Amino acid sequence: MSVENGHVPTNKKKTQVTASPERRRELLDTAAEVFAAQGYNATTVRKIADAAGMLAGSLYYHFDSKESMLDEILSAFLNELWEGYDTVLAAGLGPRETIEALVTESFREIDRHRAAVAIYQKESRHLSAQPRFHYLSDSQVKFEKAWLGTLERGVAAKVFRADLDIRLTYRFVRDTVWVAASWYRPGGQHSPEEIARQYLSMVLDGIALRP
Amino acid sequence: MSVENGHVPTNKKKTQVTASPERRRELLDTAAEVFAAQGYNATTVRKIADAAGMLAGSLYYHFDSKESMLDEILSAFLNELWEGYDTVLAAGLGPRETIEALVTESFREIDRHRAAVAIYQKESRHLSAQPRFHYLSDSQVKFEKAWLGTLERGVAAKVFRADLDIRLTYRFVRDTVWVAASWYRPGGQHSPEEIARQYLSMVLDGIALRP
Amino acid sequence: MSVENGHVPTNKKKTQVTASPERRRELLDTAAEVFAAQGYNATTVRKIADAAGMLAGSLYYHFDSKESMLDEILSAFLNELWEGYDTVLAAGLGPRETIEALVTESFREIDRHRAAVAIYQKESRHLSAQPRFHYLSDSQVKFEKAWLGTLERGVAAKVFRADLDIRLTYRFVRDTVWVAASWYRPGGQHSPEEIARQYLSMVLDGIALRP
Amino acid sequence: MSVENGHVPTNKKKTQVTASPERRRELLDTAAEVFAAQGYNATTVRKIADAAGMLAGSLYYHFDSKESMLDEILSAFLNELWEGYDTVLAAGLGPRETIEALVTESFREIDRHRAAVAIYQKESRHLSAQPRFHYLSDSQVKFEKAWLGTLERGVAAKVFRADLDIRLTYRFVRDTVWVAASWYRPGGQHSPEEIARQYLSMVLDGIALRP
DNA sequence: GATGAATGAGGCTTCATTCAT
DNA sequence: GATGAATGAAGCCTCATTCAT
Repeated sequence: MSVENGHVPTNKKKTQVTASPERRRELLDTAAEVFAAQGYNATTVRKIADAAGMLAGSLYYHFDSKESMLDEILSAFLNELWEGYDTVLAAGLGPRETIEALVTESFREIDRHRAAVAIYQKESRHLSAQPRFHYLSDSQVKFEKAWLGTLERGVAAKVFRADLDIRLTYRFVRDTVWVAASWYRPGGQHSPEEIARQYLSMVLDGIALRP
Repeated sequence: MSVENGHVPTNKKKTQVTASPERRRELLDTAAEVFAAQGYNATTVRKIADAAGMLAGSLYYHFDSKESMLDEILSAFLNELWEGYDTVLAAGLGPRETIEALVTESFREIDRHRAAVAIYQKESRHLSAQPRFHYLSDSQVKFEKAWLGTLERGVAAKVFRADLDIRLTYRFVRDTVWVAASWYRPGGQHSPEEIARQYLSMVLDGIALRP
Repeated sequence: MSVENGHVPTNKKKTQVTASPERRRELLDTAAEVFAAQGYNATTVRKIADAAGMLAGSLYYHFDSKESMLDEILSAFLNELWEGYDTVLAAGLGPRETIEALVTESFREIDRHRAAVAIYQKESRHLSAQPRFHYLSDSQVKFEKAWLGTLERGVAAKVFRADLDIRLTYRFVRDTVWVAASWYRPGGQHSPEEIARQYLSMVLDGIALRP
Repeated sequence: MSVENGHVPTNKKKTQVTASPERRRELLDTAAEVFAAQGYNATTVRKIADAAGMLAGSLYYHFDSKESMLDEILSAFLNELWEGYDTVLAAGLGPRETIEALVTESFREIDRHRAAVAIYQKESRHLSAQPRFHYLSDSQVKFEKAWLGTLERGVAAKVFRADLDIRLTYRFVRDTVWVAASWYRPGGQHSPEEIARQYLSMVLDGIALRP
């Protein structure tokens, strides 16, 4: 299954992408953690370097700029996310099963890329204004198409309620899932699958007890 | 009903709190809009001044600092919010009616203080680390107590489902409501009350069609 | 006795010098006090206004600028000082009596213009670089001429010791007197004349007990 | 002889105290020169940087702030001063010899730290109000104790005159010495020891010729 | 691969000053 | 005479980035 819009961050200048990719990954993970905790703008390159046990200037051996670290973090996350989503969407499931699979896949992503997701939540809106981050908007559009489409199929198939504003429902489901990144801690009580199950139960059947 | 923990931002130095509170309000509204759109850290004082039609330095006739603007914006919002919440909580309603009233009140708050709510969502976590913004944590705690308590009452009264993790449910309901601030535009299609109604319908009864 | 180089600060612009001179004096005294306490540069116009019970802008009804306040304060002091000094120097006293009279006159000045003297001590050096304050250098030169001349006369007349570097002696006597402004508080234990007497006794006869 | 209250300026944040202390010293010397010439407040960070041949921001690689430069300059001076003073005071000399040794030591200090002494003279009073510079007051107190004590010992031992106000005498001697920093230029006509000798001669025996 | 030192742009803030009311 | 509000220049400081070693 090929990822249609797999985004590869542009590496305009000289930087040794050659040098050990594991080190890059480590550094990016560190950076993501700090970005998520303090916000991208509030994070200084020095803080990242501190967390990585090196000096600020040394990061520039590995990366072009602070922005390109952010870029790589977000791209990597979105690429993985779409790999999962595309698989689900191509599987030809019914609307309810599709929603269930997407939600489960989402919580798995949150589990794997918590920091990236948190960053995405906080920064994506004002980043998408910059050309370099247009792919965020693209992803957003594709995302909306997938979810809205599935919901509409579901309404048509009388699987989902017809009396609700469909865009409101979309936002409801979407937000409901992704905000979880703001409090989720990997290795906690519940597995991503278990959380997904409970979320789905709430979203689909509500929290009120049926008579 | 008096607000127990009404927070008044400290005004350490000189600035005229006396003179024309309308101007202050205007400026704070402008600032809030910019903070919400671009993020607090990414917002330069110059941008606020531009939006207000004055020079950056002129803001300091009205406010101590950029931070104190943020402080006032958040305090004002939280004070109003708690005025509403406290009224609801003191009304002696049943758990389901309490949840309904709180959600409705929340959407009204979002309608009135959209920018402040958006800022709160984005910045509250890392702000609460600073002593000046400890009241954010305090509010958070009080908030959790109110919602969790109501949910527990509801479970005990067999109004809400007992088979769900209660904290998960709390987060679900809480986030579901507040993220709305990120896309809500006052004066749009639906009134806050209408949005509240639909949200409640989804949260309480789910989006799946009942057989 | 006319003061040869009586300095009148230039009042370049519009300011109402007309309006009650007592108010001006009051304000200048207030300003001098603050300048002396905090240093000219560290003194903001606002601090002066606070001390005077008005708003910063209001001072500009009375004065051209912060600098012109300083100018008036220093000129007024120097004019009075030279009125006294010139009288002494014109009296045709012997060298020792001249020194005694100058020292006494100096302590009287310190008593009357403590703040101005303190300002003069601290700021005079770097102020004299500016054209506007050249009269400070002029005064300095005239001052040195008067004292050095008297000392030389005294050495020639075998009233003062001949074995000392005369410039060192000049600085010794001069500083000895004027630094007093840094700790002198009017209305204290000793009258200016009493302090002058003791200083003179030390300067002339030393602090060691004679055999 | 260990210095009891050796003051080490607090270095709250990050700045490399580790790396090349020579560079720091160079820069501090430059800064001290500018502070002394123009006054601390009138000295902009840019002026210091200009004098050091770098850009203003670059100073912050070496120092936390303009204030911390001042702090280090004054601490370094006071520490050295007290090293010398403590040695003298511990030597068990008679009162006259102690005064002579202290004065000589002081002129040596002025010779070595002219700029620091000049800064100290001008700024110490209003600096000591700030907590960070409390050690200036502490030093002042210790200083007064040393000098006043010695003078009192001398009066008791009939080495110094008994007919003078002792505090006045203290201020006389103290100021007499330290103001010298305002005109002293290292490498001039007289060595510090020679100046000390002449000053002592004046202070002890007066400038009047004995019959 | 990393360090130490510096650059330069830009951010927040202060403050003398102006001016309409 | 004084106030309230604003201006504009300048000051201190931070930070992403560069580069010689």
